[in-house]
Amino acid sequence: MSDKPITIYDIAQNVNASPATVSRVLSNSEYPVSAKLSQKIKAVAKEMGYTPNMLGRQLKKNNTMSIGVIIPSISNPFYADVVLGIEEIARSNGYQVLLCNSHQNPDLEAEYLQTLLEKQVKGIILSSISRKKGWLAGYLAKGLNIISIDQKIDNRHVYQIEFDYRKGSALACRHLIEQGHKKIAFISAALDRPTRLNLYRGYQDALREAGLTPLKKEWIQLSKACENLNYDSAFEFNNGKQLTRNLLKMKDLPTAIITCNDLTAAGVINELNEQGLHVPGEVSVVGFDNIELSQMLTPALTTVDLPKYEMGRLACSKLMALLNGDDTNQKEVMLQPILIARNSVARLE
Amino acid sequence: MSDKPITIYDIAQNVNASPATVSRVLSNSEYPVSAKLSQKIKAVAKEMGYTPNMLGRQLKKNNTMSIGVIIPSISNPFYADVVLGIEEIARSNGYQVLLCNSHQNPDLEAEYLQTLLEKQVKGIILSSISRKKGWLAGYLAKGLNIISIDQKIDNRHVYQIEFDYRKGSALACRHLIEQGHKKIAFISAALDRPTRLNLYRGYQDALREAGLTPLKKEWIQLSKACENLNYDSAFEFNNGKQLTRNLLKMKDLPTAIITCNDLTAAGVINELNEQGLHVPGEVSVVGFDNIELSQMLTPALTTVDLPKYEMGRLACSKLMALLNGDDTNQKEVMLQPILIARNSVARLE
DNA sequence: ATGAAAGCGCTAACAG
DNA sequence: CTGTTAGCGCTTTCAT
Repeated sequence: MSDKPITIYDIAQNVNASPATVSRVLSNSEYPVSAKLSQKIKAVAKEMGYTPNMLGRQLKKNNTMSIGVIIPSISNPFYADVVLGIEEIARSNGYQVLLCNSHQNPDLEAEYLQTLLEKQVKGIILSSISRKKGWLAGYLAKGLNIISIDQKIDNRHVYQIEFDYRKGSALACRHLIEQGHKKIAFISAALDRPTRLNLYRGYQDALREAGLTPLKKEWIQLSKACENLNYDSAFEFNNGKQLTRNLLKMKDLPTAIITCNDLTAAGVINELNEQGLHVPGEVSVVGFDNIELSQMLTPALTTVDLPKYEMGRLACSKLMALLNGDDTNQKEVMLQPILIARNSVARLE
Repeated sequence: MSDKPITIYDIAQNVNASPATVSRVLSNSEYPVSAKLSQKIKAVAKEMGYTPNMLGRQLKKNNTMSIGVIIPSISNPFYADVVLGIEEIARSNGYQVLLCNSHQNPDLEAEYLQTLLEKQVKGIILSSISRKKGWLAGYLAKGLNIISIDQKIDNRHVYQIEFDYRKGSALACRHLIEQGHKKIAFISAALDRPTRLNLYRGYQDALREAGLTPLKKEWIQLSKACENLNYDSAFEFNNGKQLTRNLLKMKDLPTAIITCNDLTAAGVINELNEQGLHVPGEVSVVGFDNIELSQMLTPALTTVDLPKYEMGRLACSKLMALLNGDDTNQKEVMLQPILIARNSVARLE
């Protein structure tokens, strides 16, 4: 703030060397520089409190060593996990991560993408909530390196890391069936995304397998599509509560409930308790995602684990591979869920 | 990737104008440019798929319009809230936020600070976990704009936004006393930070006020100082469980427990339940922080709310003020906690 | 209203 | 081993 920032020219002058030499020393170049000079330059740089200006370097080298990540919400522990995985890999490759929250807003998402590109990131990892088709086409044509996670993007040039939601919810539903349940409700946010639709499909798959279909229509409770822009955990939670309230108006109640995520399951359990219904004694509940919350609930939540951290690691590894030019041609990887049986499901006789 | 990126020179050539004019149009400069030319330049820019290179602009203008934020962990919902507040203010002022997780690691913290400065951020918002005194002195001397949040930094030149932890835990403890409790335990992570120490002091304050001090030593359960570097919510949760287990070995049990945060309280309640103790029937529990989890627990957690979002907003507003030169001389602001009474505390007769 | 040219801080040929 | 120099993409005097 006070005075002009120090540059390599200042240092060069101070040690009677050329800026080139100073640059070579301070940027850890391979280029040979005599030991004494090197020492001296380093010493003086430290003494003068030199801080390199990366803008200069990056502009010159045309390489920012950074990648962008756009996710709907960092408040969602699900994404927090994914981001941790991304950062680990990025860091170990010397890359920096620029993180953006789209807040479930497609316009913000697009704006952030643009901003990141202007900042010259080398690639993007994106969990897109945009429903607009083909909005990425222009960028892709220009050679943008992009990895899509969780939410599928319908463009066959995009690398995708997905979870097998369909298999996951089938797993959950089958577990319930094995425990003797036949009346299984489905509580979820609106099926306005492929991931959620697949959740529904998996549920139906398991039901069909067991000859339990069709089920009462009222046992499928979905919230309205309008996604809250001030999205937070409480939103999902309250959703679970509200839909449970609706469900409990039926005369014929289910013995078990499948939910679209753990946060919703938490709401379901909470409402059930408030209405005097014991979990799992009277109603069993299974969650989805296996976020840390699920172990903290009472009863501990039976849920489906998604390898979130692994997704982050994979996405970033893939991106690193792309940037290094070792492009394998596998465009899609599908991560498998596993069932985590805890205490929110009762065995029915 | 494919071809060379497009610059204003390419556009200039294409429309038969000078780069200067193109720059003026595309950077929304005040400078007058004829309407037709302006139109044409914009059209061609879009057509050619031009993406401005901010490195060039920022280097020239010596202004990145970005600030850095360093927090211990984005997985902690507490900080997620703070960050949301920061981002809101930053965005509305046209600033970008560069977010870094120090993972409770002082070395990483220092490294990120350096990286951010090399990226030419205009200021830093920091929740420091470093115990080293004076490590910021050098930066401050060079005029670094820095706001410290939550954790206090012992340098009177640093702007600080804090919570009144001491008053907060006194609030919690007094609430318990008002409900008739006299045997009140304290379960917390190690008191190795001023914030946690203040928590303890507030607890003692309230006890003393009520003539309840000194209390049995065994009712104060603290975990070891070694902070897990793979810090996550489960760590706090398990801490709560472990310390509760220790506490329950006593013959004379407390009727209420105060905790250092909601995550720990969740662990306490969970362990209590597992040991067959009803909350709040047999033991009352109060949390701290009021993260969203606290409403989701059964029973809903009585806790102390900290205005986290507000802290983020304030910190960023302060930084913006500094950057604009409207430096008020108020260096410290202390945010006040409030008690949120829910269902985890019973009235004792 | 438009353009020529210098230069932000740094690196990388190229020359010595 | 060291230095000179051009220029990354952009903005901004200063001319015209």
